[in-house]
Formats: sequence, structure tokens, C-alpha cells
Amino acid sequence: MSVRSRLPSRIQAFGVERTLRPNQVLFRMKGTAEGLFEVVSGKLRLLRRDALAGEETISIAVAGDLIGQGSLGSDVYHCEAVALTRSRVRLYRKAAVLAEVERDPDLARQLITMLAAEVMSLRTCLQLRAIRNARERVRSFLKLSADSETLIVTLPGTVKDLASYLGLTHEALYRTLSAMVSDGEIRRSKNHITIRELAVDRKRTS
Amino acid sequence: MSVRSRLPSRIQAFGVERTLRPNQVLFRMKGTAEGLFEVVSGKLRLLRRDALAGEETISIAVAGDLIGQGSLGSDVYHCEAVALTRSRVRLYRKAAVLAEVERDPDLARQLITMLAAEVMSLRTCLQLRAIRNARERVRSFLKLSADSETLIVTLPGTVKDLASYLGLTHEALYRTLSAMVSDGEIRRSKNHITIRELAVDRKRTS
DNA sequence: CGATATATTGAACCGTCTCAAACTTCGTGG
DNA sequence: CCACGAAGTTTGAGACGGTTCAATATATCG
Repeated sequence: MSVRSRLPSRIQAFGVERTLRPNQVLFRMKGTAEGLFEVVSGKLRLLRRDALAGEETISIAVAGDLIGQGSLGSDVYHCEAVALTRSRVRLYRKAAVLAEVERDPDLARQLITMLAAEVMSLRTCLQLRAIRNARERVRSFLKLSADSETLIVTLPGTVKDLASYLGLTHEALYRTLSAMVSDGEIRRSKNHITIRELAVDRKRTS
Repeated sequence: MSVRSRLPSRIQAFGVERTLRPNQVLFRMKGTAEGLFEVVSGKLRLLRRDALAGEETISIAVAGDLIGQGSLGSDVYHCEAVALTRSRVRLYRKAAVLAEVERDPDLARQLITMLAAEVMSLRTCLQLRAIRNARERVRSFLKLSADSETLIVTLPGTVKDLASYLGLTHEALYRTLSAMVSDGEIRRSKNHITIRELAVDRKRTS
């Protein structure tokens, strides 16, 4: 659901750890950008709020993920991070990161490729949403997210969160998943979805 | 419509210029990523193709814009660039850029902030699309894109391109714009849209 | 064990898509 | 410079699908 971005270990030296309880807000939209965070343990939800668009889940971050990268290019955060579970995060102050970048070309290169990958991941998401038909959209998402070996998709959050990520109401997603199950296209268990038939790419089975 | 990203002049030394005629393809999806391009003159359309999602305009790049940044994080391009007009572009080979990054921390910092800004720009676009109502979506887009002084939005491409960017069919966008004009909410001329009333934020005037 | 959030299904409405048709603009080539 | 074709623009009508509102079941957490 998001790029797994990791910082090289040498920079971790100057990271400051912080613990979050469930539902605690790590940073808010328009809050002063301290820097970026690495999720050490636990799980956080990244979202955007807007009077018109409502609440939109950007992604679910788990251990190892880097969040708040946008802060490197701005003075304020443009999204909100809330802990889903008790979590530990490590803060890398913006100034410290940028300073370290000057000294460590390798870190610079890693940050650049990481951000470039993030850009592409977002574009993929954007393209996913361009698919009008709910079922096709879900199908595309599953294809993109499935482990290529097992064809299993592991849901990082709730189905509701997934609905938000896909730009559907949760009702529509539940219905679509149900229909796909009864058609034998997928199989569902707790936190997993298994694709049963491999992309026969039949045109809109609706 | 997209982040105006510029490379510091010192790196321009090793850029290779190339001329494109209208409709010429600069790079395709899944084509080997040579590197990134700076638009010297003219106008290009960035898009993604997909059997299900169809053609989706990502942005219109004009002189000064940097395109194909995603290539820094991947071996292949994930979008397609087509010249809208006769254009000149300058290629910065991926390896050259990454090598220069090692030598020039300042370039590194600029690339990082540029990419971070792009990430946020994409997230904003994503959020825009989360607005279900066409009129509200157009309204939000106009607010975001308007010059804060004059309240004028300059369209970089055709209205059809804008429709693609907004995730609407062109018919829906034409209709919405017409309605907004007759309601006196906006004014239109050739390539400009002027917002007449400043966001009174009345709930769904539909 | 109660409270709160998620999961699930139903029914109806409404807006956008789709298909269609005409008009305008623009660029190209004769 | 005009003719032509291609692409963009514009408006119409109808169908479909996802949203919305609603109600209930299930699960999770303190």
C-alpha cells in the first residue's frame, strides 16, 4: 500500500525515539514540520482531512516505514499521522537530515531514490482510482498488491481503511468483495485475500 | 498542475538537448529509464495508459519543468511523455545525475526538496479526486490553482486535459463549467478561468 | 460485559458516465 | 489561401452504479 522506505543505519544515530499510545496524533496537517519519522514498532494511519473530501486514508505505516517525507520540501505537514496501536517512532529532524545529506552522499542517493519511488507509488494509486468500475478497481488493486508467488494479499488495516484507500465507500467495497467471493474470483480470511483465478482479463464481468 | 521543478544551473552543463515535433513520444511506460528531462521550450503531456483505466493525464509540463524524476528510483519509466507542441528537452542521464549528487550536496538537497514537494503535490491531487461531487471538485481545484491575487486560473492544456487530470469525463467538466458560469461563480475566456465569488463555502450548491 | 467501531446487507436515489450528434477550432497540405 | 480532416467543444437523453441512509450483526477493547 505504500513504499517501504528505510533509512541507512548510520543516520539512525541521531534519531530520537518517541512512544505513542493508540489514537495518539503524531502530527497534524499544517502543523510545523519537525522532520520525518521512522516507525520502529506498531502501526500508524496516514490521512488527509478536508471539509469537502472528508477523511482520506493515504496509507498504513508499519515498522520500518518512513513517514512525513513531505516535510523535507515544506515547512508544514500536509497530512496527519495517527497511531492505530501502541507504537514507537524515531524522529529525524529535518535540519539534521538535510545537514547529514551534505556530508553523506550515500544517504542523499538513498533519499532520492526513495522519494522517486514514492512518487511512482502515488501515481500508481492515482491511476487505480481512474478506474471507474468498482470491481475492476478492486481487481487491479489486488493484482498490484498480491504476492506474485502465493497470490495472497495481506491487508495492512481494516477493510474500511482499504475502502478509503481505493476511493470507495466501505459499503461498496464490502459488496464488491462479497460478489467476488461468490463468483469464486477470490477467497477471504481474516486479514488476507487470495486471488483464485489469475487475471484472465475478461472484459468487465461486472 | 504540477510542481515547477528546476535543476540548478551548474548541472545543466552535462545535459544533452533533443528536439521533439508535435505528438512525438519522448518516453513510454516501461521503456528503459534513461534519466530525467528538463523542458527547455514547448509543452509536453505526461500520461499513463492502462487497459482498464484508459488514458490518464498526469500533468502538462512546460518550459523549466523537470519530468521523468520517477526514473531515479526505477529502471523503467512508469509514465509516458508526448510532445504537445514542437519542443526542446534536455536529458540528464540517471547515472550522471546520481554521480553528480555524490559530488554536489547542494544539488542533492535541491533534488530531495523537489521530490518531496512532488510527493505532496500528488497527494493533493489524490485528495482532490476523493471529492465525489464534480462541482465541488472543480471548485477545489480552482481554489488551489488560482493566483491568490487575481483569482485567475490559467489552463496549461485543453479543457479535455483538465478533465482527465480531475478524473472527470470531458462532458461532465464542460457541463459543470457551464453551470458555474451561468451561476456567476466563475468567468471564462480562452485559456483562463476567473473565480468571481471568493469561496463563500456554502454547502453543496450543486 | 458494556461500549464503540467494524462488518454486512437492503433499498432508493442521484449524478456521472455513456452514447450520440453538431458545431468550432486548428493545423496541414494541396 | 482555401479545403479538408482531426481534435476539441458543447449540449441532449438515458442508463447504470455507487452513494446515501438505514438497520443489524459481529468484533474488539477497556
